[in-house]
Order: sequence, then C-alpha cells, then structure tokens
Amino acid sequence: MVTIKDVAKKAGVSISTVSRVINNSKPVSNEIRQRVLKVIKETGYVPNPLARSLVTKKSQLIGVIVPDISDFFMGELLNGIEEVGKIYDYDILLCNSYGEPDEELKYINLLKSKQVAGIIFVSWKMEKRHVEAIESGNIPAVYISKNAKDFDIYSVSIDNFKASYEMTKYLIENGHKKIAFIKSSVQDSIMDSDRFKGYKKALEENNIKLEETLIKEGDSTSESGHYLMNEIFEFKNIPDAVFAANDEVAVGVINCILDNGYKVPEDISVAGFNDIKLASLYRPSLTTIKQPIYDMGAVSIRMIVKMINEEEIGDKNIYLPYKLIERQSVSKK
Amino acid sequence: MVTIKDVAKKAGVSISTVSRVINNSKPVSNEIRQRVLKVIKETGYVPNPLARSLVTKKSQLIGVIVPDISDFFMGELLNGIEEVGKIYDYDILLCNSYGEPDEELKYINLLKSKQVAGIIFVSWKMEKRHVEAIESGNIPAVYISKNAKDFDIYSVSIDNFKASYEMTKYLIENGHKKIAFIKSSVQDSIMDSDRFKGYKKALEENNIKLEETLIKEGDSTSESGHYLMNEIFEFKNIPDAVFAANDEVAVGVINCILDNGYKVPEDISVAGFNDIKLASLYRPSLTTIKQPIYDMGAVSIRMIVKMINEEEIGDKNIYLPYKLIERQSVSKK
DNA sequence: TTGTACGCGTTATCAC
DNA sequence: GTGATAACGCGTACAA
Repeated sequence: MVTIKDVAKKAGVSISTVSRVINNSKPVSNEIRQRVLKVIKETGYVPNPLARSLVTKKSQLIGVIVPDISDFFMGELLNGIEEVGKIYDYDILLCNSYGEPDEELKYINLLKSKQVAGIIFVSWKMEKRHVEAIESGNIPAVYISKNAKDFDIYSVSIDNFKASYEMTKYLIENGHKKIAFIKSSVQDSIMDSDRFKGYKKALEENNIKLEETLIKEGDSTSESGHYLMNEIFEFKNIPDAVFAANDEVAVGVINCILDNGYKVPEDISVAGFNDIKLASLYRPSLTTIKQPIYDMGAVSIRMIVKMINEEEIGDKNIYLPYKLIERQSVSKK
Repeated sequence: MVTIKDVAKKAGVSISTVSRVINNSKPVSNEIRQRVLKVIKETGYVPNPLARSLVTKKSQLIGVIVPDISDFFMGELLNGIEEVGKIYDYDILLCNSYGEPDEELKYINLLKSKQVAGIIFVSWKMEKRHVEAIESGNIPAVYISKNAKDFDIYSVSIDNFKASYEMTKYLIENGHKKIAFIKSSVQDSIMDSDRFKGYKKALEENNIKLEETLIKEGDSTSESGHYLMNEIFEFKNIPDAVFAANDEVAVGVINCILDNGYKVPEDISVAGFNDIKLASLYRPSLTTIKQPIYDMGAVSIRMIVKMINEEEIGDKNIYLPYKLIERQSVSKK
C-alpha cells in the first residue's frame, strides 16, 4: 500500500506538502502541486481513512441503526440514506438491532467508539436511555421513530395524526361506517396514539361510536394482521372497512378476509399505511398513506451533514408531506 | 474519551500491560490483571478501533456491496450477514452499487482503503476487473453473483440449472405444454443461461419445442415482468404457463395477466424464483423455487471469518439446497 | 512478568 | 510557501 511518505519521497517534497495538496488546507505553489498530483496519479495513492480519522477524530462513516433490515420500509429508507450520503462522501455502517432496546444501546456505544460522524437511529420505540447515550456523545444524530417527538431531539417523520384522520375520514366519506382499526403494539407509543387519535377524531366528528371489538393490536407483520383479523371474524361483528397500522399488516388482513370467503373491497375495504413497494404490487392494490420513505432517509442524512458542517438547520422536528393514495382495496361511493 | 494511557496511569502500570490484558496476548500476573480490569470497568474504557486497525492493519468491518438495498432479496441476505457477523464481532459497511459496474469498482477500492477485514460482493453480473481488483488486495472475499462460477473465487449459490430444470419439469407434469420463459437480461450471464438451460433441457426431454415468441428478457423488476407479459399477449400466442426469472418479475407477470382479464392459475399458471417474502404474501401465492437467502448471507460471512482465521474451508463454490415450493399460482393436474 | 520505545499513516503546529 | 516534528491511540519487538 502506497502511503503519503512514498508520494513525498517520489515527488521530492515533504509529507506536509503532500498533505496540503490533497486537503487544500494551505497554499502550495502551482509547480509543486502539479508535481505531487502527478505522483499521486502514477502511484494510485489513496489517503488512509483510518489514520486520518485517528487524528481528526472524525470519520466519513454514518452509523445507521435499524430494527429490521429485511423490513420493506427499511430498504427504501436505507436507499435514501445511502444515495445522499454518497454525495457528501459518507459511508454507511449498518446495524440491525432487531428492535431490542439492549441491542440498540450496544450499537449506540459501538458507533461512538468507532467515531462515526453521525448516527441515524431508527427505532420502533425509543427510550430515554437511548437518547441519553447518543446525546452524551456529542455526536450529530437524527431519529426516526414513532415517539421521537417525546424528546428534544432532531427527528424526521410525517404528521401521523392528520394522516390517520384523513384516511378515516376518507373511508367514512365513501360509505363505510363500521371501521376496524389495527395498530401495532410494539408501537404502543405516542405515534400509534397519534394514528389512533386521528382515527378517533374522525369517528367522533361523524358521530360514529368506537367499538372495542373492532380495535386490535399486534406487531407489524402480515402474520399479525392475519391473526387479528381472524379474531375479529370470530366475534361475528364484521366491519365494512379495516384501517391497518401498516401495509404489511394490511396485506395480512386482506389475505385473512379472502381466506374467509369475503371479497376485497366488495365486502370489506382495507386501508394501509406507508405505501411500501408491496402496496402497489399486491392485488387488490392497497389504498394507503404514502410516506415519503426515501425522502425521510435522504432528509435525515442531509440534516446530519448540516450538523457536521455546522450549517443552519431549521426546525428540530421535520414533518414531511404525506399523501393518501387511492387504489383498489377500498370501495368508493 | 478515556484512552489506554489513562487506564495505565490509573492502574499504575504501563500501557503495554493494559494492552496485554485486553488482548490476552501475553501472560500478565493475576494481581495486575485484576487491577487493570477493575480500572477498565470503572472508567468505561473502550479500545479505539481506529487506532487498533491502523497498527494491526485489520478492522472488524466487513464490506458488503449490493446492487440494490431495497430489493427484497438483499434485505434477507443482509439479515443473514449481519446476524452471523455479529456473532464474530464484525460490523457491516454497506455499499449500494445500483448494479453499475463502475460504482462497484469504486466501492471495491474504497473498501480496500478502509482496510475492511473482508468483502462480500453481490452483483447482478461480475466482470473480470472486479475480481482482479478484489483479489489483488489479498483480502478475503466471497461472491454472490449469477456468474461467479466463471471465476476461480469463493462463492455461494444454488444449483440454478437443476432448480430450473425441476420447476419446468413440474410445470410439464402438471399438464402445461406452452411454457413461456422470462429471464432478466442484466443477468445475460452464465447463470441465467443455467436457468435457461434447465428450462430447455426439461422441454427437450418431453419433446416440447422451444418457441422463440415465448422467450423474453428484461430486467428484474415487476414493471419489467408486466411489460414483457404484455408483449407476449400482443403476439396472440398465449402460453398456459409462465416461468419467471424471479418473484418480483413473476408478480408483474401475474398482474399483467389479471389486467388482461385472464385468471391465475385457472387460465395461465405462473412460477417464480427465489421465494422472497412477497411470494407467500401475494395472492395467488407464488409457486416458486426457494433459495435459502438468509443462509446464503450467513454462509458467506462465515466463510470470510474462516478465511480471516485461516481455518479450513471445503469447496470454493458452495451450493446450498433449494426447494420447489408449491403454492397457488400454478394449477395442478 | 513487566516496561520502554518505536511505528502505523495522517493532520496540525510550529519554525523557517 | 515549505519542512520538521509532535500528536492521535494502540500493538509489539526488545530490554530489563
């Protein structure tokens, strides 16, 4: 491996000079600059990021902690993070926490010891100790989590309350009165409450009373959706629409409805949340709330970069626009 | 940040001694060991991985280059890599190449300069220059690619020829004679040939002649599947079954068939390849070849670790077992 | 068994 | 504008 020393020697200058040309840190006479550049090209010299980080105390690594890599949501999010990160020359150190708080904490400390330039923390549900661990490191961080707004931190999300309210209203306006709501309990947090609150408000405004037997909660998998929908069927209190906490759950719900001999959306309508790739692929295609997942990733890392460069950031909590996507899974009036 | 020096001073020993206890590299008297350990605990000292890598020339980082993070396949693969990596204390440096050869090459060099302990290179289609770039670095590497076996390298895959042969045979045995085949051209490589060859052999054995108008190729997205299936429809030479290069394509194919007013599998059967999560979620659920994606990731990183530790590895090319999964998208006799 | 001193490849602080 | 040289935090021959 060719080092700065080799380049210096071959160019007949000191390593300081070489350092200056590669970093543009101080003026160097044009003649020497060209000579050094030439040698660099010839030798194929690449600065050692490790040595560099060791002295500057900064790496070009952004640590990203996610609860589940194979979750459709994370893939798109990571895409956004990666793509924008590349623009600013940052690489991604990926950590899969399996949504376990202890793992999350372990990774936070690991990332700190690796002196990452920033952390993007994606979590189903954050705890105080996580925030404290990150913030104490004095390292730029952005949070993507259902309950991020409980803390005084930088976060990226959408307005879940409003989105949920709109979707519920949409269902009602299209003639649905008996609307089941399925939330994911791993997210028995503010944000789920937000979505639930939006649902509740829409019902209230339309004088529809909440039915306990139509409110279910499980985790955020399709299996869970299938299971919970079955419970609803067993109760014989059949809804004419189901609003699921996320698209995977929604698909599980639809499959269950189909398995029970009903049709979607003719007999029962189903709405999802997130608009992951699956939502448009699945048939019937899912009416859902489109979260700008890719953008959320992109914005997160952009914020980190700004923090690193000490640029001005507006609000600590960024709310991105969402959109109600009408597809086939909800029948229209 | 507390360093090895601080620990040494506080414990009243030299830094070498501290280094020895944390690395177990040389004998240290029990008394001193305990004292050092105690100080480490008290101070919460964590060795700086950067400084460590700088001197040992080895990091605890495994670089993973994938062509598309949001691809369902990659998510599951990364899961396997991450989980096993964690066991051996390796972290994942994630690179998204977008399947572009130049990007791939750039990342390979980046990873080398970061002195990663190993590289897992996932690619739609590898070129000689990629292999050369990696192998010249003398760094452990495992390849997951359609055409990995063209090179003398470590790779993990399944026997695509046999799998494809079996699926085609299965279709034929269930009464299908006009079987379309859709490959993904980004993979116009050996492996696709392998799958294509398997398809061809099965047809030959059953005296079915190959029909050019039923062979299509595009990329590996559902959009591509939809588009190609449309082309087949336009040709008015309707098949009674379609064998798609992968599940996403298969879903696109089915959606197209549905859009054209046909039923799956009653009118046309569709088989996929890979068995990603989507395959069982989608309705009709996909009959497909189950690749052990998670295991492929797990095995890959396990191989890397073995290479790092200079343990014995058996074959250079690992073939994992696959399985034909019967679901709803193919009608049975 | 323990400590000293050097080197890993860079950047940064001085002098010149 | 340029060049020594001290750091960064750690591992490890070499001495003791």
